[in-house]
Order: sequence, then structure tokens, then C-alpha cells
Amino acid sequence: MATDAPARRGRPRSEQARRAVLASTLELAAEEDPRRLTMDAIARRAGVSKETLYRWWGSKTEVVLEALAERGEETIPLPDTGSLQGDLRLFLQATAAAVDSTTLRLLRTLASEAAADRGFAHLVRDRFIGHRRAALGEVLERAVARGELRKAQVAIYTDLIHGSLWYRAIFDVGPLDNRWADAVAGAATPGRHS
Amino acid sequence: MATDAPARRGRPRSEQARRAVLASTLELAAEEDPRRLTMDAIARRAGVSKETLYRWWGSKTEVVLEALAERGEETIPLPDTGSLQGDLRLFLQATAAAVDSTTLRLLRTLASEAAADRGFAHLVRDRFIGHRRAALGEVLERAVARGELRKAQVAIYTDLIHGSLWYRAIFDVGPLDNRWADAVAGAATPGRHS
Amino acid sequence: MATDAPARRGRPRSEQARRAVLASTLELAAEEDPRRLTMDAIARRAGVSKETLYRWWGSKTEVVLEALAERGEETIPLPDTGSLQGDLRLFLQATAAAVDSTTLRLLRTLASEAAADRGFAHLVRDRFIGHRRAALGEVLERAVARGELRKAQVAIYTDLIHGSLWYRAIFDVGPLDNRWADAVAGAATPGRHS
Amino acid sequence: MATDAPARRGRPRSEQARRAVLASTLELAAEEDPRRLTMDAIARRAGVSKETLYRWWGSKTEVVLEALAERGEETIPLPDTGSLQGDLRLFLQATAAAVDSTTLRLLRTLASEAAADRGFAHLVRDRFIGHRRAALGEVLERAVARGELRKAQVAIYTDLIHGSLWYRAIFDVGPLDNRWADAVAGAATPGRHS
DNA sequence: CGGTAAGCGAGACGGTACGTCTTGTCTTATT
DNA sequence: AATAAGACAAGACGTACCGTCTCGCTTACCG
Repeated sequence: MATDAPARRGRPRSEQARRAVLASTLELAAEEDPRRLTMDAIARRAGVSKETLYRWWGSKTEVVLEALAERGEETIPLPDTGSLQGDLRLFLQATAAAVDSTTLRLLRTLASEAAADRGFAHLVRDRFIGHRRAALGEVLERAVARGELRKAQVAIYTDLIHGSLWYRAIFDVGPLDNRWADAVAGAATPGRHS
Repeated sequence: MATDAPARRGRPRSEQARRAVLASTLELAAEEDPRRLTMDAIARRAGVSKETLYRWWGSKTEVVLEALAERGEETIPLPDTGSLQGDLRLFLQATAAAVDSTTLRLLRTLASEAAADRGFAHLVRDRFIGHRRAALGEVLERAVARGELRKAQVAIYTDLIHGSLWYRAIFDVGPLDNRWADAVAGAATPGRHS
Repeated sequence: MATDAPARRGRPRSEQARRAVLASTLELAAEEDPRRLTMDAIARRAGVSKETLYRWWGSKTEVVLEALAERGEETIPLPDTGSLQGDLRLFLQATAAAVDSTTLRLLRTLASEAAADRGFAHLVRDRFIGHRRAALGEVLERAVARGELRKAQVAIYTDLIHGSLWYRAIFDVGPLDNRWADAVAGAATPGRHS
Repeated sequence: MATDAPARRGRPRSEQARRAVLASTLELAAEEDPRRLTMDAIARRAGVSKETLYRWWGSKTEVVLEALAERGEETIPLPDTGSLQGDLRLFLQATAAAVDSTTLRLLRTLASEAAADRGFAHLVRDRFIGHRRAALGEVLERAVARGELRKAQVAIYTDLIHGSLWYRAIFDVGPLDNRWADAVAGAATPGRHS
């Protein structure tokens, strides 16, 4: 049996430092003024040197990305109500519940950097958004299996739904609450193909 | 009749400087790296002192916003094909055509700033996005009049569609082309209320 | 008969503005923090536009120069005690009395600019220092007439005495008081040529 | 025995940066226009960031002062001719020779800053001028020992002589050459106490 | 079990933008 | 023509954050 950890030499990475960094990031993100979320501040609060920060994360946004992923692990349970609209509603309600104000700020930090940097945008897309797309994708695939949706429509539905989420997060067009979840679930459900 | 020019004392504000600032801002916003859009850079390129910049605009945010407003509406013509899907397709195709790579970069710059600054987000939402929402709104209202859509759904459809646009622009999830326009138009069309 | 005032056209220079400027300058100089003595502050306090300021005085230091000259008009009376040392002592005591803290600050402003700008240094030397040198010169010339001093020594004695004054003013080497006046008067008196 | 190297943590201060800063400061101070001696200019020329500058020196003042101290004493040799006048003449001739145009500009820069800033004036007085005063003081003390001068007169003679030097340097009243040295030596020599 | 290689904290560094300030010039309308 | 009002270009100020770079110390593994 192969040990998947390749037996590195030297001192191993400090798990404590890692956790302290992610925790500090979440704390700072919860503290209203996003300009306070600086690398210096994260390092200071985590009791970690900037060198350590940059050794493991290439930029502030990567830290945020991982902090968010960590918190996002509490995966939203995939519902199965038998109908696309029902599944969507539950899924989106759970999503809305998970996006508290701290998360919202973190999402905005990600969006801000992603919009400014193509490379980082792709990173977020592939590493973070991918997970969420996959989850939503499962809900939609089930609808395809039930004949409620055409296979080719899965991608665009995913775009529309996630788009709405980010759109609201970035521009404060409206809250991400149950009413939003219901409305999206309702709108994103195609009519009967009579 | 009131004299609308109140006969101000002192040297009048330089219209040339104002225009140079706004033009430089748009240029910089449309360039590759949005992080180059700094007050210093705007002043430098416009041949204007920072003092003048800060005299008239309190922050980068305000400059960008006014530059944007100045750019005008280059209004997308509202199509009338008789069906929501047809109207939407044409509208979105025109939108896709209007979003060239320069505009795309501008949108990303906006999104980046908005995501980082609530105040700016709201300004963009109210002053810039508002116009686009209104245009799309008209298309949707007509569908309401035709009985294709319920009045209550207009808002969420607008969110979904614009959300998709920004989502793609920011995260490079996919291109904003005719295929996108068609797919969105298809997905966003509810079934008949038979 | 020629009118020696050449009958200028247009509005004559405002004597009131001139006085207000010089008064404001003295006021500001008296107010401790020398960094507050700015052209803007002078103009504001004098109720005069900066344009007027720069029309009549080329720089802050010229204003100071004139403010100082104005105050200096209250010429120090030339004493005549019959001896160089006596005359010097009275003259320097009067000088010390005239140099209050406000005047001191003004002198330092002059010195600072003069040290930084050759042109201005010469201006101060010729316009302001000249007067003071002349006054002291008279005292010394009388000593020459009395045979207490050789003609060729007048210049260097003037240098030594004024040098001491500026030296103390600039570097706070010691106060400009009666003790200083007496010491200088004593030291600057050559011994008997027995 | 105490370990004099306290084994500091972190990256040690860059001696190269320090030297570059001090060298650039002296260069700039000796150039034509002392107003070019700005923190920005020092940083630029030294290839050092402003942050580093402000980390180690709180103000321009402190940089200049340290640069000056670094320049060392290039001590003027104390002559011993047996008479005050002879000693003074040689000392002042050496001084005049040492004050080339570069040094002159440096002195003016110092004077300009000192005249504008009490704190700096006192620093210059205590740390820089002090050395020169001490050297001259020795010459004068020897005259006291020989009975040519009274002890109480040493201070005022020092003031007079140095005052003359700065006075000429600042206001261009006359050159600092051998004629000046001879004249000052002649004037500053009291008559015999017959 | 001692060597060694990586991780780590501390913190200095070059770079760059920030927003404010002062200087000296310029442009109006008013006097 | 002189004025007040006040906009303007230029550029220094001191602060902040970024991402990089040394240091000396610590920790685990590996021979």
C-alpha cells in the first residue's frame, strides 16, 4: 500500500498556523470594514509571520478562498422532493441560509479579486465555484432524468442561478433569502412541454 | 425668467480638465489590469493635478461613476417579435454584440470596485445597472401584457438574466455570444400557462 | 511743472490691502508655529486674494521682508556717549530690546529663505541688512573719527557684530539680551594702541 | 563578559541602505538648490523606499544630521604660534580653506533648515556646531592661559567669529578667504592689558 | 542519536498608492 | 488697472499595504 503523503523531510507544516490564519480571516471578514482585511492584519491576528502566509497562500484572496471552502465543507444536503422546483427551492433555501453576512463579505472579496485578475478568476471558478456548480448540477441532472429538463439546458440553468446569487451579493440588488430562493426556483422551472 | 448662470466669481471650473479626467478614467478602466486604475494614474494621464481630482471627486469611485454616466446609453434597440423568447433572443444578441472586450474589461473593473465597496455597489446599481434593467424590464413587461409572464416574475427574471451576464464576465464561465443569448432566452421562457 | 506721480490709469493699489497683509504676517509670525505662516493663511487673514499677494510680493519671504522693514522703521536712536564701547553698548541694547520673539521668528524666516536662495539672500542683504549695517556703521565711523578704530576695520567689525546676532537668532546659541549687548560691546572694542 | 551582539530576530537592518541614504543626503545638500533636499528625493536617489526612510529617521532633519555626523570631523589642526592673533589667523585660514563651495552649500542647507525648525537648530547647535566651537575654544583657552584674553570672553569671541562665518555664508556679505581670516583675527584680538 | 532540511516568527526592504498640503499661476467678474 | 474669489499644475508630505527577503530558532525525519 502506498503512503500518499510522500514522506517529506524537515519540519512539517504547522496545522495550527493554518487554522489560525483561516480563523483570523473569517474574523476580520466579519468585522464590517473590508479594507481591514489585509494580509498584515491576518498575519498579526493569527500570530503568524507574513512569510508563512505567503508560503502557503499566494495572495489574500487565496486565503479567503480556502477559508470559505473550509466553512463550505458543511455541504448543503441535496434534497429529493421528486420535482425540480421542489428540489431547487430546498437547495436554494439552504444556500440562502448558509450565506450569512460574513460569508457575503468573503464572497465579495473573492468577486472583487476575480474581476480584477483573470488568473484568479479561473482559480475561483475551478476550485470554488466548481463545487457549488457540481452540487446544483446534481439537482438538475435528476430533473433531466425525470424528463423535466433537457440535458443541454443544465449548464445555462446553473449559470442563471449562480449568476443571480453573485449578482445580488455584489450589487445588493436584493437579499439572498427564502423569497429569493422561491422566486428563483419558480422562474428556473421550465413550463410543461405539452 | 431666471438667469440660470449665477455669475460665479473666480476662475471657472475647467471643462477640459473634467473631460480629460473622465476620458482617462474610461481608458484605464478598459485596459488589461484594473488595478492600474488609480487616482495617480488618472491624474497623470489626464494631465491634471491630484488636487483638482480630489477637489471635484471625493474618491476613485465617484470618478468612475461619472465617467460611466458620461459614456452615455448607447441604447440597445428594443425588439418586438411578438413573443418573449423572440424578443429576449434579439435583445440578448444585441447585448452580447455590444459587450466587446473593452466593455467587458470595463464591466469587470466596475464589478471589482463594487464588490469591494458597498457605497459604490449601490451607486452602480442605481445609476448604471438601473438603465439596463429598465430596458430588459420593458421587454418583460410586454410579455406580461401578452400573458406570457406573471407581473411578479419580472424582477427575478431580470436578476437571473443580468446575473448570468455578470457571472460570465467576472468568472469567465463562458463567452457572452449568440449561443449564450439563445440559451438564456430559451431557459428564461416559462412554459405556456395552458 | 511735472507731476512726479506719473498719473497711472486704472484702480490704484489698495493701501489698505498692503497694510492688512503686513499686519497679518506679523500676527501669524507671532503665533508660535512657523509652519502656519503660509501665503494662503496670510491672504485669508488679510482678506486679500492670493493674486494681490503675488502681484506685489514675489514670495512669502518678500512679504516678511517688508513686514520687518515696516516695523524696523522705528529706528533705533544713535547714541553718542563719546566712546565706541559706550555707543556700542547702548546701540546693541536697543537692538536687543527691539528683537522680541515675533521679530525673531521673522528674522529666522528671512534667514531660512536667504540660505536657500542666493537671489533672495542678496535681496535681504541689500534691502534689509543694509539699513542695519548703515546704522551700526555710523557708530563705528564716529569711533574712527575719534581714532578708536581704523577705517579698514569698520567692515569686519560690522560683520562680527551682525554675525553674532544672526548666529544666535538661527541656532539659539544664546539670548539676545543686555548681557549679550554688553559682551559684544566689550569684545568688539579694540585695545589701546599704546 | 556581556555578549554585545544581542542576537536580534528578523532581517537585520540594511547597512547598505543606511549608507546610501546618508550619501544621497549629503549629495543633495551640497547641490545648488537646497529645496531639492526632500525626503522623496533622498529615497529616490538612494534607491530606498520612503517607508525605510521613515522607519529609521523620523524626519528630514534627522537624516541630515546623521549624514553630517557620518561625514566626520576632518579636524582642522590647531596651530600654536605663541600669540592669539597668530593662532587665530592660521586657524581661520585653515577654516576658510576647508569651506569649499560644496561645503558652503551644505552649510547653507543646514542654516536654512535650522532657521525654519527650532528642534533642528538645537540639534545642529549641540551636535555639529559644538565640535567647531570646541576647536576654536581651544585656541582661545590657550590665549587665556597666556593672559591675552579673559576667561569670560571666550564664549562671546566664539560667537563673534562663528557668527561672522555663518553670516557671510548665508547672506553673501563677503567671501570666506584669507583676507577674511586675517581681518577677523586682527579684529578679534583685544589690546594688551597694559 | 545526531545531522539536516524544511517550517516558522520576526521584521526590514523596495515599490506604489493614498489623500492632504502649499506654492505660484491663471482666469473670471467686480470695482 | 487692481481686486476677490477661487480653480489649477506641480510636487512633497507622511502612512499604509503588498509581496519579497533575510535572519535565528524550532521541529521532525533519516541515516
